Amino acid sequence: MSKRVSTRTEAVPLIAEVFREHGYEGTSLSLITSATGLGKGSLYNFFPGGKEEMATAVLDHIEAWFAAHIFVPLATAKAPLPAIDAMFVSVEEYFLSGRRVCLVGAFALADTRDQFSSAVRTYFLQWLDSLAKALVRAGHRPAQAKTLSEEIVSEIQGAIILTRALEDPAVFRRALKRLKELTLQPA
Amino acid sequence: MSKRVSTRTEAVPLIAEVFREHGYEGTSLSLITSATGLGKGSLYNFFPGGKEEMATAVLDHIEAWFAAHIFVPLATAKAPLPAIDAMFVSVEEYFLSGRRVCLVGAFALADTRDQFSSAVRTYFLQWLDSLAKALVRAGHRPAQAKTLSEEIVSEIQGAIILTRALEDPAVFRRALKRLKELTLQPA
DNA sequence: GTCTATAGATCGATAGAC
DNA sequence: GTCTATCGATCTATAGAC
Repeated sequence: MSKRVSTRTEAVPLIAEVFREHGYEGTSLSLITSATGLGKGSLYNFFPGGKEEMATAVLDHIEAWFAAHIFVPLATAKAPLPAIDAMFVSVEEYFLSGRRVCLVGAFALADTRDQFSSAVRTYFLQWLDSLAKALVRAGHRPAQAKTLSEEIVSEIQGAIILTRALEDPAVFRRALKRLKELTLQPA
Repeated sequence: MSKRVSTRTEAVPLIAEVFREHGYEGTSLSLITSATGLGKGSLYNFFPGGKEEMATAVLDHIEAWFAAHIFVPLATAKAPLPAIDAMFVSVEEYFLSGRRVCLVGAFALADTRDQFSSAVRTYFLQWLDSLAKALVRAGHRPAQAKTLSEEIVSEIQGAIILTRALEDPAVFRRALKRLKELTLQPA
């Protein structure tokens, strides 16, 4: 288990995986120690705020990753369709075809939503907004782009749930294929 | 908080709400005591297996409700379209327009999935299967009905996440409206 | 059958040695 | 800066009074 990291930066992705697997309440410092090789001394040195600060750092890290790889390209790329395609590729890889939980979505379901509501809200608003912008540039009407982006983000989240429930990544891949086709049909 | 119930049957729906709000790991017996008015003596009298048996009882109760109100009507009603419409009405009411968590979906995301994988899997398989059957009777081709049922169940789950993340039940209602329209267009 | 008291374990967090 | 030891709180579960 111990990957024996020695910096805060290296620790964050490993801690993220623990939160993804066990949820916020189910994650204990001993699990984090097992995953990182860091004792409590080091953990509280890196994260003086304890478990809550670890979760905040993880959410920040996730949002930064999505911003760099998905949100910004969607919102700014000159060619919208390749950016949308790249989003689907990134999503499939990032979520391991639906086997890997979206931590932000999981936090939205749990009561931790109240604690981290701002980060959860921002993540999804950025995704919806950047995707809608790309869809508009791809020829969709603004109202339709808004609806379509909601449909896409929703179904990605739901497909993760269904994929894990049935333990069948094909569910996730079929969902992405359907959604991708929807983006190609401006009305 | 205390609703002062006095039987196992009355307690199960109240316990279900605690699990929905706090998740499996986040639910403590003291929270359940607060919600039901039952002390630990009564709780262990009704559920000798403790917290795990409470969760199992809740999952059984949920599955029975969905079977009676949604799965069986979908699979057996002579007129499929009214049954599908009734499903959307039931879903909107049951999940309080997306404000109320689907406990089975939440369990599919958490590591409790392993513990309750059979119940989680059965719930979603029944939903997918009964809905696909209704769609076939409504004129969809079998393969299309399977895909469409996956899309509908997935997006209902995802819409709950997005609704809670944005704290906007309109997201859920828009999703249901979109999905309902999809069922009316046999190709 | 339901209560209180409590066991035994684990939680998050802190203190102090080094 | 990282360790071990430990605190106080809380957890699930049990025991025994009534």
